[in-house]
Amino acid sequence: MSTRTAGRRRAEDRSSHQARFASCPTNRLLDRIGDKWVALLLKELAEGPRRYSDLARTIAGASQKMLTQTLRHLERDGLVSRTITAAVPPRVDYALTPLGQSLLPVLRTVTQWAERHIEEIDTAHDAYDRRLPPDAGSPG
Amino acid sequence: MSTRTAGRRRAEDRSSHQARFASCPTNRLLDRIGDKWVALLLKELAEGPRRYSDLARTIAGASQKMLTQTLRHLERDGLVSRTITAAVPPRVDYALTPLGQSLLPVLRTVTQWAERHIEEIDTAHDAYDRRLPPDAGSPG
DNA sequence: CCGGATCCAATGCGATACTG
DNA sequence: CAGTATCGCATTGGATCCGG
Repeated sequence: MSTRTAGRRRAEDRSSHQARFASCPTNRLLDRIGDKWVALLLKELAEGPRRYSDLARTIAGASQKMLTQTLRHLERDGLVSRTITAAVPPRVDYALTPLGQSLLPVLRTVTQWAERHIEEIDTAHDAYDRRLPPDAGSPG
Repeated sequence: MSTRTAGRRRAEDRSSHQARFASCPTNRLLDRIGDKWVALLLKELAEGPRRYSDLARTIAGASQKMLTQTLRHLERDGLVSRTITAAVPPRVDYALTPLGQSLLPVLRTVTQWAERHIEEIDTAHDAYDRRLPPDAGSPG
């Protein structure tokens, strides 16, 4: 005779789990490096410090907004440093911090796995998609 | 005197980069494991096959929709297998494929880095946030 | 040259209802 | 038990304009 429906109770469960979820280091990290431009940005900065305009050219796919926003997040996480040279014209250099550099091997691990197994994934996609339309197959 | 503005040209640059971005194995993988529930799901399946309802209980934070959707994505990627036992009551078991298992070490790498450096990140957050309100400091 | 502010479209995700 | 379908809200990402 609970006044809470199963759905309601489930929602309460969820809200309590959300906090744990958000505070899980792994999820926090994945949330960051899952950001659309983070991997590319780190990869570029891995080769050395870059000016903002350099990054804008190299990561040409990103809008100014996303570039700046992503850099801010990374800076806030202590992964990149931002150095302002107050001059005319203004100049801002970004570089990996030691913490950011320590993340590079992790990214390389991800990249290696991805490159080594991407074909298997594509094959799996192919197989999965082929058997989905049930009106075409089912040959006797 | 091009008829295209700089912004327009930039947009064209971007669209051509989008394809390369989307087809980059690393980004594809990050896009997948960056999905909100993928890490938790793989972690749970790492310990052995699980029924749908088991997963729903363990990953209590996820809605049915997200659970199913995420499992479908993982299945399509060939990372998990889905086994239907046509009986009453219906029963569906999910398990990691060999491909999925090969991904576990990668996830462990991510997790280890995250857990080892999460404090540095928190410290960085703290420092970053503390110096943002510029109206308080600047002591002479 | 660097980036903040704002408006807008696309998508992600959750709640709910319904099916086999 | 194990989904599928639809709706609505919140977030994400992009275009553009404006300021230091």
